[in-house]
Amino acid sequence: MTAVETGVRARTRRAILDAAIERLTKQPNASLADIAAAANVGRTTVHRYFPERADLIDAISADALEKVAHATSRARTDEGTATAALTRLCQEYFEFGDLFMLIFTMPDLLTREEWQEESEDDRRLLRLIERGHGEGTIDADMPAAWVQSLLWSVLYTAWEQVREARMPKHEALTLCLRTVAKAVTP
Amino acid sequence: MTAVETGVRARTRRAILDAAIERLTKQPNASLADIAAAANVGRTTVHRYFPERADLIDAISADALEKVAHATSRARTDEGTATAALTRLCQEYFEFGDLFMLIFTMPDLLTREEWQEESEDDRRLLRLIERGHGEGTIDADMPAAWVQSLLWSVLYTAWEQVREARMPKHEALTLCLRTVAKAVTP
DNA sequence: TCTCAATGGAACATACATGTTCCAAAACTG
DNA sequence: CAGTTTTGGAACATGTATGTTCCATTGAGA
Repeated sequence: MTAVETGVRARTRRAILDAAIERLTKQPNASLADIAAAANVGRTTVHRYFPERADLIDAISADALEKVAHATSRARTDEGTATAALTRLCQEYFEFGDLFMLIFTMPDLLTREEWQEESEDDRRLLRLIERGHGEGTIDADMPAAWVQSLLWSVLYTAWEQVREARMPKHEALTLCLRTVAKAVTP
Repeated sequence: MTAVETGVRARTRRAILDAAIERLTKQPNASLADIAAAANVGRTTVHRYFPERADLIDAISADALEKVAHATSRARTDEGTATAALTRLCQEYFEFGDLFMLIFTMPDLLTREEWQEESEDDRRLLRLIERGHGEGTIDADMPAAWVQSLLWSVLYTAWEQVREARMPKHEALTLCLRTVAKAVTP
């Protein structure tokens, strides 16, 4: 009875989680059997780690939130000019890729409480944008909430281009940064 | 035996279709029973018009494609400057609202053949953007496919703001137009 | 008003995802 | 190597969406 699983169990857990993310990204309605197969694991084992489907979704959700939090930290949103910080944030978030598409395409994930309510990361981003409003580096006619929403949309666009149009990642990132920068510049 | 249904049948068909759009927008996994209830119609009747679920989805898809086609026509994409035409297109597409969110959030719709392949509307938009590249009114560093994708993303953002953040439609449209314009301007 | 198309509801069959239990085989650990 | 943990698979129960059939009722139109 350990607080955090180690060794084999931790690895299996991780494998199921990754397979679920990968599989659900391509097929939002994938069954647990599909996911088990993708993880090279028996369906029974999946149930052993995640008693019901909701538990698995919970885990994915938590995993995603955690990654977002780390990325936000790394972006050092309070340093430098607002636009520079915004660029850093874009770059960090861009690294997510698959996980990202999943968050947006999975039914009943964005509508969950933990995604609906304003997170610390949201607040940091909003603060950053408002800082830009003050500095005069971000178009004051664009409400913070709009810029926030836009940022995620453009990121989504970038990843879509990578996935569907086979655009090289670096090109997608460049376009993403350029687009956001132009849109928010006063 | 008429080629096109008229009177009662046409109205019932339309009612089911509209209810399906409305219901599925809020709950992508809504059952046929839900939809029937929303349309004030028996579940049997739904099956009479759309033998199986896939047929209903087909109809929604066709309906959406038709609306997009009409809107694209109204925007007169070949007249005026490219940016002006792009603005008109934005305005026309913006009118869709619900249908719109549905297209993006419904599993197995965007992955369908008729949505994957390049439509006449897509070609018109791409032509418009390239025309802008030539005119020098649209940033040549932004590939047409990117601008196209971006347009839809920003529209989505706008509608999301209306739905989730209760932003007035006119404000959302204004921000949408402004954002697209700034992003594509050289 | 009369007729026939259109509808609603009940009953039924079916398919499929989910969740549970049990046991033998495999893999890890000391 | 022995003992424990972890796993895979089969079998089963359950719930729910789907699709079908049948029949009585409603309602529109001639």
